[in-house]
Amino acid sequence: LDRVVGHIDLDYFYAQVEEVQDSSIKSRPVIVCVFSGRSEDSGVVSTANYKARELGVHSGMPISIAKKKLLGSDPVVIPMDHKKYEIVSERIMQDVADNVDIIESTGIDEAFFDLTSSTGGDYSQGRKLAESIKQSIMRKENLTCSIGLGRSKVVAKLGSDMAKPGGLIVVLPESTESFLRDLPVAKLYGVGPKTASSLKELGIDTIGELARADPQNLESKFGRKLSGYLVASSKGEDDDPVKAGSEPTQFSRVITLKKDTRDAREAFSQLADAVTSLQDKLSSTNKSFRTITAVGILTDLSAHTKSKTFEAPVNNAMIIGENARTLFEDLSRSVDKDFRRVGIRISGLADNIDQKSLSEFLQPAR
DNA sequence: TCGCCCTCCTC
DNA sequence: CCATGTGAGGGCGA
Repeated sequence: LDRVVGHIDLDYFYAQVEEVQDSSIKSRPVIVCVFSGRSEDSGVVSTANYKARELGVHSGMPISIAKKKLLGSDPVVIPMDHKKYEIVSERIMQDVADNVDIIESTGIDEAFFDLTSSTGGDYSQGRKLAESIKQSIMRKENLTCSIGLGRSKVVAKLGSDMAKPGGLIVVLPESTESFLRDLPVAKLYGVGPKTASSLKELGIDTIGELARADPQNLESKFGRKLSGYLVASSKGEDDDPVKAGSEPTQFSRVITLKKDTRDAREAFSQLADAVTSLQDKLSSTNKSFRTITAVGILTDLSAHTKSKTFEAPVNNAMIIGENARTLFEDLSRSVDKDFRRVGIRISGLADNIDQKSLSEFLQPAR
């Protein structure tokens, strides 16, 4: 039985949410921006609507450059409001979840889903379900999305990518090979610029060429995990299942400093809100952590870290602050350039064994 | 296993 | 001074 795996992607999500909440801006270029605060327009474009994209603006572009490109075209510049998009996203994902067998959220604007058992492996039924999901989101939220359907996650993801914006692409299992064959390897999920350029050195440009490559050769170059993934996914055969409800493994906060500095105390003092925010996150999710890491991004944008692991999970609010301070002092001594950005990461997350759950464990509710 | 680094993902 | 913020995962030396 072939799996029926879907991938849904909400189109230019943040900017589209803004368009829905103020339809008067729809005809204009819209960019949703992350302002870093170090100068008037420092920061990057997070999302651009298609009007802005036509004028050469894309995600990750510095705001000042985007503004130059949009000069004279009456642009709408909106600071990012993550909470707002989260609320819309949660409503939509709940709606999708109600219409599929399993859903695996992979970001605020995208998710994998599985329709194998509800369709019995019938792709024409899968197509109908995907269409009704799209219609439901349009009806309830006035938002467009793109969906890909295929026999594996890799195929579904490629499908939703090619369907953008607003489309649906169904790749039948028997069409998988011809669908993948001529696509560039860089289109594969997990293949970024570095891996693509390594593959190019081996003379591998397309997914079809990757499928014909010598697995031994790939393993020596990319390691066991990545090569295994590359071989399987090049044939559209990755067997990674759609997994519901996965737990987070780390939380982090990164800020851009007002001014570059190598002074640990100065860096740490600007991190006060980040520390508080991490503590809030820990308590609201009822988690503990074992490892805390200080992260520094230097003026040359290189990243450096120092970390400390505790023997047992901790969640004491003060522990984050005290250890972060020490780690930053350590980090600042080990680097040879100023910090541009600094951050704190906590990982090795575990659920709190609090009094309530402990008593439930000792004396299960009847 | 830890500490650190690298690569990648999305907007 | 153009270059954000969050999270996942793997490799590798010690």
